[in-house]
Amino acid sequence: MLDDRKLAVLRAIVEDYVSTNEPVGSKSLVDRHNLDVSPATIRNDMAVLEEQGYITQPHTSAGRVPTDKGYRLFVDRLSHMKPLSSADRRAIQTYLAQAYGLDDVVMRTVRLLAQLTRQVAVVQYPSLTRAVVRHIELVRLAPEKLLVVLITDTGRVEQRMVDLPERSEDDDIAHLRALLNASLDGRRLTEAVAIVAGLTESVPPAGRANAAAVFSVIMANLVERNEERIVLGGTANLAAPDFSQGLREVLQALEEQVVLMRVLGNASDESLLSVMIGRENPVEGLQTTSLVSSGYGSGGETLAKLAVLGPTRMDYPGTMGAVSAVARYVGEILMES
Amino acid sequence: MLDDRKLAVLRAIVEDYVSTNEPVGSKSLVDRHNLDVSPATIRNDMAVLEEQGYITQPHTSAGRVPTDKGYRLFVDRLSHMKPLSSADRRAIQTYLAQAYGLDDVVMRTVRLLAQLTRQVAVVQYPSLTRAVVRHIELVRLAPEKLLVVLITDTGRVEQRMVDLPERSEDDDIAHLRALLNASLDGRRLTEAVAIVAGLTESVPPAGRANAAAVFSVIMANLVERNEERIVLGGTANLAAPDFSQGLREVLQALEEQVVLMRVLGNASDESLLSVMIGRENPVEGLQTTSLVSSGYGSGGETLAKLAVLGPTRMDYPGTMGAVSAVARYVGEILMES
DNA sequence: CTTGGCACTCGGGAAGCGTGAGTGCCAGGG
DNA sequence: CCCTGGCACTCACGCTTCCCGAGTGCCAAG
Repeated sequence: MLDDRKLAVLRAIVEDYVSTNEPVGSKSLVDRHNLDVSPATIRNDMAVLEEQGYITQPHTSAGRVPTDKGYRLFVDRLSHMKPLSSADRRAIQTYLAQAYGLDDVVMRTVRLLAQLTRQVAVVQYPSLTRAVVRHIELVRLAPEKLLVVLITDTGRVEQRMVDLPERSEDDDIAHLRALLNASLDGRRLTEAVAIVAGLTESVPPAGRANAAAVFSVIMANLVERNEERIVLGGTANLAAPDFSQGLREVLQALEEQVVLMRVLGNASDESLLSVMIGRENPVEGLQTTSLVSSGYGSGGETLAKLAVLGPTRMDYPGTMGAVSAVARYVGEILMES
Repeated sequence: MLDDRKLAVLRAIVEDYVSTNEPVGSKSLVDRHNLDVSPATIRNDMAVLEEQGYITQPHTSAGRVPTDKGYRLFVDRLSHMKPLSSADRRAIQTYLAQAYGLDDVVMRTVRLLAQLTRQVAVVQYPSLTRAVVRHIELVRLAPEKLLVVLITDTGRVEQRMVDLPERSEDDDIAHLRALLNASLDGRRLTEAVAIVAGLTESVPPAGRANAAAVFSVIMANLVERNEERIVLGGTANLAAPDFSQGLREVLQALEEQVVLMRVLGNASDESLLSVMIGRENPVEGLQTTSLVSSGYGSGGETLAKLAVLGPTRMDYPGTMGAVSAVARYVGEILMES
């Protein structure tokens, strides 16, 4: 249905439009790429491409512009991820290697992505659901006030204050601590919820009220905290005149962490690099943008996702290369630490 | 030098310009405000005001626009903070009261400020410097890996992983924990630094290497962490056509937390409400904006600052009212918890 | 000091014009 | 059947021109 040349034409149109930001016409196409046919031929091809919905003209007698569908085809079949220069790679590695602590890793990752792509970077904190409990610490701050600290193997630390229903002694707390650690150490958070739920019975009736309070906090922390945090960077790149259009909507969508989470969730299954183009995005405010996302994680597991958001008219091969490289290196760093 | 009527004229100009976003002329001034003099008189006054640098005309034969100096006078002498409606107050209180934990308080505060003022909200996390150490917990994750958790009376929890130079036993760590808590509990963080520095000697030589590692991490956390975190909200309000001008610069400046910190630091001394107008701002990218800031804190102490950033052409009385009210309520919430 | 009158200025919108890039279609040639 | 050159057609965009009206400064009189 679309012969090789028509595909080549589409590819050329996307490339030119991305680099010039102006509708591209038949003549300039033949000039810039060495398709050895005449402009007229190209025009015929373009007519077909337009009929099929891959390109469109902003107004009669202007050049053509790719549609979302056009970009989609381009991404799927006409382009390959462009690997980063080795200089870039080294820079990424050393910059990430200097990170100290999970927060720092995430922050550096965001900066890297934003800088490499000159677009908006989105990084999700590693998810807890696959993480494993490494330690639980209870700190008695006052007879009726307790601090619960939960540490996972991903280096994440969650803490929460608990008001106890009854006065407590150091010994009670020590017992509770021992019980919790014995039961939970090395377990996945998902399993841990079930375990904690069944734990109340192993507590002597005397301390049961306090224990229940602690348990419920722990469970809340484990489950509810699945709504993870997201970090943004490079927002300033939105101001590039590229898409002043809909800027407000985009900024608004970006501020809604919940919305962003959902989008990322929809985006790619697991660790594959995935691209969401324009109207493919379920969030209205983001339908003028494209999102290149990838999972990342340590070992074989995908802990969370990161992404780059830019105008539909974006350098897909380059962005994909950057996202994929950064995802890989972050994974490595996480594994080491 | 400036009689009452001239001041009234300046006030009127500011008010009109803020609400219409168009240069204001002599005629419309007399119409909208009931100054019972003729336009010609106003023109004379305006000429004087312009000569003194309080207003300016974008081009000949356009109305006048306030200068930074004009806004400054307006804020200092011509306007009063406009208190919030009691409905707004109640809304703030209930919304903040639902907050759970420091993070949540800060997040809600940011949202409130952004929504109330329809501008960009900036909230600094409560500073540690005045806080008091409540507890230090050491968690032994592995023979050579330790987690240090520092808890302050403001409910803040700082944690950090430490790689120990030597293998450790549970007992060693317990001793260290006891020592630290005995020395630091109830001390201000600022004092604590000095104390920890002198603590190495009280450790038996055997464990000294490990202790030193822990101490240095604690000190680093206390001192260095003075560079606090900042949370932003309402960035989408920047897209309001008001000041598309310099948007990029503003976004850029906002992303640089360090820069923002410095600005907030310069801004107000202590808990007073303070306003920084246009070029008064040391950061170049923010010289088209004004910043209304206030300290907030629990008890008598100022723990940190919060602010609202908007175009120079902003509703100062309203913004000041909102900032001041939110600051007060956040303080109260912090005190309770 | 205020006021009405008056001439002047000039930004900005409306209208008109020309240009050129780009198109679709067609008829002829490999 | 597909490619090609030719040709007439279409518009967005940039340019000028023009006009209008809001707003000004100045001045002389009250």
